[in-house]
Amino acid sequence: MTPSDRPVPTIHDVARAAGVSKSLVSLAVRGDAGVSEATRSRILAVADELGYRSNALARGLARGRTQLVGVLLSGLRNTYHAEVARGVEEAADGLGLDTIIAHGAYDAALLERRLGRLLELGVDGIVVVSAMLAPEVLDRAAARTPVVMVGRPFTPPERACVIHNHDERGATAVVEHLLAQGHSRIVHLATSRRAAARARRGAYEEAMAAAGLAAEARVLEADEGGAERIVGEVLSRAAGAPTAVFAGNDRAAAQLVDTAYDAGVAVPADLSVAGYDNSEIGALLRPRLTTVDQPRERMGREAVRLLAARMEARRDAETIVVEPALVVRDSTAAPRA
Amino acid sequence: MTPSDRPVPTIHDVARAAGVSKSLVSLAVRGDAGVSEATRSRILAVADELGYRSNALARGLARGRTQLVGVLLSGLRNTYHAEVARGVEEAADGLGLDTIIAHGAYDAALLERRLGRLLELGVDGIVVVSAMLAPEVLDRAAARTPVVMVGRPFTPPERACVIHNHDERGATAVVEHLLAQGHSRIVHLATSRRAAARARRGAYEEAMAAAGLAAEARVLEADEGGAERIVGEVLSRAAGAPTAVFAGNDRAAAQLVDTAYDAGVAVPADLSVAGYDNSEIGALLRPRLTTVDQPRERMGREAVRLLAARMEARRDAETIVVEPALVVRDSTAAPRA
DNA sequence: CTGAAAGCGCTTACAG
DNA sequence: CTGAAAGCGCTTACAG
Repeated sequence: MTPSDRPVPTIHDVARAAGVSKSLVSLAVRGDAGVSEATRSRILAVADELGYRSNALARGLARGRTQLVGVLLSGLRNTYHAEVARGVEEAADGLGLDTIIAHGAYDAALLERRLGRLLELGVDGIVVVSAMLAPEVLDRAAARTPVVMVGRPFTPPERACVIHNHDERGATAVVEHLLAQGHSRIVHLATSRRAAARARRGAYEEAMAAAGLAAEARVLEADEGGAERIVGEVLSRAAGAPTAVFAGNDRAAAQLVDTAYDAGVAVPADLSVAGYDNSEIGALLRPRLTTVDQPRERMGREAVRLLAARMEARRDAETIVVEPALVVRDSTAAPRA
Repeated sequence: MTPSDRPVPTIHDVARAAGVSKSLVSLAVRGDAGVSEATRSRILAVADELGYRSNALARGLARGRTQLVGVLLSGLRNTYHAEVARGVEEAADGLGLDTIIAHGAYDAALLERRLGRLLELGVDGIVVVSAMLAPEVLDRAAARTPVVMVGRPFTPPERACVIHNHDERGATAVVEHLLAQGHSRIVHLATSRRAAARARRGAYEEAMAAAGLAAEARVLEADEGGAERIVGEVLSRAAGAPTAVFAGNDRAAAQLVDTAYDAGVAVPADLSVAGYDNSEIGALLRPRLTTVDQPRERMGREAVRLLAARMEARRDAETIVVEPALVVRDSTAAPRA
């Protein structure tokens, strides 16, 4: 027993009230062509009056399709995920698909459970905005419904599609920007062991080597006190102290800026700092953060495009790599003479 | 035709493979008591081997309940909403309920449409974390399934429950904190016409009046250049220039801090700034923002408690008001002598 | 243009 | 402890 006033009206109630058959109501509410204009509007009027709403469960069960796409996010805290989700929703909307969102609160096991729930709900496709799920897990899901992952996997799944930005090019752009400003002692603040982080780090090392600065290519781990060490070196005014830092993401960059602030190290006067991801905090930070923008909404839209193609026909998994863009702001400047 | 390898197995396939009836499979997978241990484990083994997963659509349709609670957020950008959602999810999990999330991208019309979708999906209850929906809209939804709104409504709905923090007490705490620090020229930076903003503003005016500072109670609108005016006055060093600002939320406070930074006004030395909401940016900002914390996860959990009570039995709508807590950080200090 | 019938995958009394 | 049957609310050929 639901605690509602009156039982929820069904297609049956509408049919009886309108004096027609159930099938006709079904056709009318879905706007099928084979219903005369007069009958349709009469039926719709009755449906409206009764407060009839199509039951998505029954509809989905009968049709074998739900018109639902699931969006699975690592977690809800990151606005990066939110913007990809927006892209998905807009594109889905354009195709008459509805979107439901789930997330794993940054816990892989929970994430996998949520994925299972989306499958049980019979979504017509899933966009996984996360790099936390193993390729096997994605592939297993992809055996039941089209799946596209937005993010950079270590080993690409075989059946799920993948969309990610070109981390190497983004990282290279940052390093070249710093080099052009006259920096040579540029440190990389590494953020994780994930594939995207690794790609950025690798590109940093290559770009440094290409500039003949191989000996200077230094990598510190953000989670091992990297920020404190950098600030300490700057304060010590030692010969080899860094003048610039390329952090693997904006969060690490922000932490570094904070550490510098608390220690009295001026950014960018004493130390230039660049991040990656163009997240919201980068624009709120003072100085505003130089960073790399990933076309998030576009990635979401592309994901739906791939999904739609696979919903119609069986196709091979695809990988799409989109171009990032350097965003130069106030946290990077020429080093002191 | 879905593009999957093999058709998704149903209860029927499991029954045939295990040599039992469909009903027995149904009972076994749900862990019903009336199935012998031997049969159950045999059935489960077969189900597992076939990769059987219960179809949530069929289950929901047959049972009349989906075990699903919907969480409807104004939008995804705000981590405030995300944390309330976490509270909802944890509490729901404890009751064996699954959670699906939807949002309106800060657009009231879209939000209402999403609400309709959740209803169509047959969710067993809805937590609306938004103040963007009219009470009639909430009540209409509440006629079909339990609804609780987390946020402060202008006029309370009649059938939907409400949970919000005590804005008056939070705002009063901020003003009293500033007064205690020695400020008397405290300006309020108003953020919107919403009920919560109004309550905070009203409490500010009362607290100022109570301190005999009625003549000083000044309110500027954030969206009408309020921040610029305040900073301008501070710069002018005019007699009545404010020494402290209570902003209606952290976002407005952050903008004010930025405006001050860009104009060379030091916070808190030249101007103390306090916000409301204890959002993530408040802790990232330098100086760290003095603000008011709402117990977000708790609000989410309370919402589920109310929902659960209403799922079991028809009950009157309730309003729960939770206590906020002042968080003193670095953006407020005694005014210059 | 309209109606009767079967079926989507599950659950739930009801017999045995 | 187990099976046959009806039903949840819709859609979809199939006849007329």
